[in-house]
Amino acid sequence: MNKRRITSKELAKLAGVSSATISRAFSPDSRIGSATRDRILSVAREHGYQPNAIARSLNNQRSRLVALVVNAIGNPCEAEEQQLLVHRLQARQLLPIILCCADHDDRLQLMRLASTYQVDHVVVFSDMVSMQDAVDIFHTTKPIIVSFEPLDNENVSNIRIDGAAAADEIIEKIVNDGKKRFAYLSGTKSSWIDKLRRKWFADALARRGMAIEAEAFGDYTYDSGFKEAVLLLHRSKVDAIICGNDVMAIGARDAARRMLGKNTPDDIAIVGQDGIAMAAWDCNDLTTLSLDHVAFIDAVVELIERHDADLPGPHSITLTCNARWGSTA
Amino acid sequence: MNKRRITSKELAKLAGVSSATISRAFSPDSRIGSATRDRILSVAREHGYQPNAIARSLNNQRSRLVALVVNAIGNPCEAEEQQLLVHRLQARQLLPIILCCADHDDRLQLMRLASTYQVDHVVVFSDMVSMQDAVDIFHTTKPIIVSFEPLDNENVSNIRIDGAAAADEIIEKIVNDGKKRFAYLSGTKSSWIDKLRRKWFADALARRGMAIEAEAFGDYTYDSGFKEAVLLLHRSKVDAIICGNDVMAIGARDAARRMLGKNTPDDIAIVGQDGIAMAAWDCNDLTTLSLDHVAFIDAVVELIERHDADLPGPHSITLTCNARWGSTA
DNA sequence: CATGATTGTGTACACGATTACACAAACAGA
DNA sequence: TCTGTTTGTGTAATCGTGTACACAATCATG
Repeated sequence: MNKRRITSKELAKLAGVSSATISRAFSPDSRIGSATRDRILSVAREHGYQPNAIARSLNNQRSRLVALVVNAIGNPCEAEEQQLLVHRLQARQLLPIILCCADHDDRLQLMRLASTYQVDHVVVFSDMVSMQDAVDIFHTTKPIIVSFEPLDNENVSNIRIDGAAAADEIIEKIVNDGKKRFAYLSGTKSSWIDKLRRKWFADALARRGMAIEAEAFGDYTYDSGFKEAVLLLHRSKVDAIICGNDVMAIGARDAARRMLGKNTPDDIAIVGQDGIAMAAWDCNDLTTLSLDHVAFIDAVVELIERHDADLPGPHSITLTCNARWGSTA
Repeated sequence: MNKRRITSKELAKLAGVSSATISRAFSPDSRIGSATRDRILSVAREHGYQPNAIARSLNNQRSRLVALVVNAIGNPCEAEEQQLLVHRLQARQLLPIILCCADHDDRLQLMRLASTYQVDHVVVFSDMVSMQDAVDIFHTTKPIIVSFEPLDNENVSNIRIDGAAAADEIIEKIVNDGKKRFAYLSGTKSSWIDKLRRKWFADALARRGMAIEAEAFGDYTYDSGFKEAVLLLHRSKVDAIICGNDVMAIGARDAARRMLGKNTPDDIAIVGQDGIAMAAWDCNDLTTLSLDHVAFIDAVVELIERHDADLPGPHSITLTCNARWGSTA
């Protein structure tokens, strides 16, 4: 039952050819008689033979593995994009290796581990890993690194996100509704992308002679959104909270309603960011700064394909966000 | 910049030893002088050398890769467990390859692709893939297959889930609350695990001389829960809906409230399954048949470790579910 | 000091594929 | 028929490790 996998040499003997010919039968553009190929493929099917990808990778210098560096799998804000990307990679016969970043030491060690597998590409979705670390770890091999944080390095490609206009629209509406005092609830203290997002809203407020009056830091989870919103609303009289992502926004909405009896959008305006599916659920109906997930993953895949085929081209793609209106602001 | 990765032979020259000694310096239990090892490790660090895992796998017949077969990444019911498992694998220097099952053709081809990478273990969380298919594809290599669906095969290990007692508790309470007519909203039409879950509740009802009166089939998503609940409530007068998972239960709750003006738990009782974190959020507060995620993943990891170390032992672990009470039933 | 065990290192091969090169057979064109 | 090209296949080297085996040096023991 636990039979060993058959090798190309063994199959060669069975088919009465050399192992080189076996290899040729499996590579589409190689010189081989069509009768021979058919015979080999049929014998291969019969014995369940498939070329060993590990051996091929060693020879090819090409593993067809992609490292996917993410914060968490469970967090819905990333999950939809992860899901989409995994599908697209698989359709291209690329296998994703998931690297989940928990705490700081892990992260680097994990990336080093993955780098020993000679991954062809690296996609960094996590904002908890510095691009410089990633480049240092992967620079000896050829992977491209796709991420938000720009870095001037020939191996790094970027997806740039522009949410300034959408943030302006959202602020416009909230201000028109009579809200005056804004708080910003960040997802992390130190991440590059979080600072960028905050700036969009801060600029939109500045344009109207206003500013972010209160600030708090969570960790992108519902619980942190809930807890920080409670503290925030107790220590300052804000009537609008912009949150670092949708999940925290839902937590903040629940906290306002449950702990302070404040309802959206009359007593308080709450805005999320990401535009996850859950934000549109009837029970949430969140106003959020949304990024088109399909367009985003299209861009990532395009950068990867460009690199895979050694095509030159710009190393940066810019996407713009949209406001998605719900009943919370 | 795009420097090639250094090989053991090159490092050997730099350190003035043979490449075999390099290899020994990196395997903890091999005969090597400690002075030599220290010198090699220091030179290695200096030049950024790390053994090539692909070459090692080829030689070892051991890839340290684990195929993780899942339905979807975005679906929260699996995501928490996926997250936990990935962490635990990484702590053991095992790298997970994610296989996402979209439609059926993909699935088999995807598993075949992964099998060419000589994965050491296979974990099947997806209920959309038949265990027999998995065994057929991976039987030539040595992976163990961990999953719910039992299959009498020496290569398959199982996690058995027992929710009968908890389902009984939940039904007990709902019946005591005066509810009389139960519907079951399945997650899929054909999955093994879904049938099992349905049976727990059907048996609990039968013990009280009752039965499932209406039935519908969704696909584990919020939208399907919402839509099917609307149809269900229009075509039959049920006052309790047991759902295949928590996400559908939230959808069903929203549908009842929004489309029919029925509130939980007075007008209708709604029960989920899985016990995901989101179910406990203040805005959801779902009553659900919950499985301890940590215990579940502990069990999966134990089966994998047992197999990794070639230890004998039972190929099956049974876990029992608990009722988690919320305000929806 | 003689002998046997232990330690440390190098040599050579295996892992399973791909591919440059060589070469025979078939075929084309004069 | 002779020459030159094309086609199909085998031989052998390669990718970067790990390890069985051999062997010299060191150590323990009487």
